[in-house]
Amino acid sequence: METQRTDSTPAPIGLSPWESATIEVFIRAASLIGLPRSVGEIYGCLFCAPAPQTFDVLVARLGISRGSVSQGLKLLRQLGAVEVQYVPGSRKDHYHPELSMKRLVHGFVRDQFAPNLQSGGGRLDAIAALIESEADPAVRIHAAQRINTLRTWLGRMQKLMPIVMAALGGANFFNQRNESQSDII
Amino acid sequence: METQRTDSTPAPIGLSPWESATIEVFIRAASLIGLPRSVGEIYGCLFCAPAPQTFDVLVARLGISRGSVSQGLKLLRQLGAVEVQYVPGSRKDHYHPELSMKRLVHGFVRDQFAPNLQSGGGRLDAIAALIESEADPAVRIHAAQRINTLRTWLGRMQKLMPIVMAALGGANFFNQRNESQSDII
DNA sequence: TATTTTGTTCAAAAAAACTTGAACAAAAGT
DNA sequence: ACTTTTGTTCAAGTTTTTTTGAACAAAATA
Repeated sequence: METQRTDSTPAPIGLSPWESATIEVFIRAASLIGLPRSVGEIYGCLFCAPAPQTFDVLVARLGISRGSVSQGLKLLRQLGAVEVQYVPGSRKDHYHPELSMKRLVHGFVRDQFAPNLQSGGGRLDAIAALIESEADPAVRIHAAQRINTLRTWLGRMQKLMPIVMAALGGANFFNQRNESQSDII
Repeated sequence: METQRTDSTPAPIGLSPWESATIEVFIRAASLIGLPRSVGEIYGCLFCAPAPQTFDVLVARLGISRGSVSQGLKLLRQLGAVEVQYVPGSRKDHYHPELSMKRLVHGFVRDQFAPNLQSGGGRLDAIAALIESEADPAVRIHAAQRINTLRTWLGRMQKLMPIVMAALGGANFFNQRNESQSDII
């Protein structure tokens, strides 16, 4: 006999106008921060949905390939922008969107931004070393000034991150994923 | 008789190691914020130079096309990241880099970021209108909640900009280009 | 164990972004 | 007025990024 597996709601296949418009907003936002269109579509679709959605539903409703959905969800999971939710009676994964802006920003900065700042210090040190090998002392002095400017800029960026997070609810940056699990949206 | 036009310094044609390394840093930074490689190269080259450089020098030293340099400088001028400097005895334009981080960030946010936030409010209103046309009241309520969340997020982003600028020296956002001309780097 | 369901991977195709260079303008020199 | 210098524009070429879909794995079911 067939086990009953009425997988969630009847799943409306088409996107309603407000959903399309909202997804467009997320597509724009994604491209603004350098993420592919499909990632914006996927998050947007989950954001609009009243309940966790499955892989299949995303493929069907957005009309994009399985490959794109798989990769998009992978990235969104890494960023902490979506989470898998266990749903009794179904063995498909169900995805629901992170709705806390603070956590969304935190994940993005942690994965896509902070690493560059981290490595920046090392690179500046390397440049400083190269400057030592300069023949002309006048050039050496000028170059050293420039690198100091870059050091200042880097330091400010690093100080900025915590300020941004604080403005969004308060968090600890550059420290591993251990934020207090508040429910602030 | 020929007018004397010894155009600035002897202009070293190759890039020294520290210059190459520094330009690489700017290439990375550019791509991080969604700007083309050539823009990073151009700004980086100007940043390293001890004096304003001409169009030709940039083409020659970076080994990129005139088209790229022209377009890159155009964008950098719009962003306020480079300025043209008149140099007596030469009718070429001489470019020098903006060295104030505050002004660099301000220009970038003004041109590449703020416009999106500005238009965001209108788009959310449009979505809210679409939601009115929803048949199911339960869907309408849920959709309205989501749009409210987006409104909250948008409002926070708008409040964030002034905070970021303040952390970099203090400035007035969303108001036209009228910052006080301090020399803070 | 064989089969179905569910999801991932990755090479190739498609799309988007960037760069090039030749033709074009604008302004200065002769 | 003609020529040279200086810089811009834009269609075509190149490179990079994104998407696709078929082959592959993993786990549950029969």
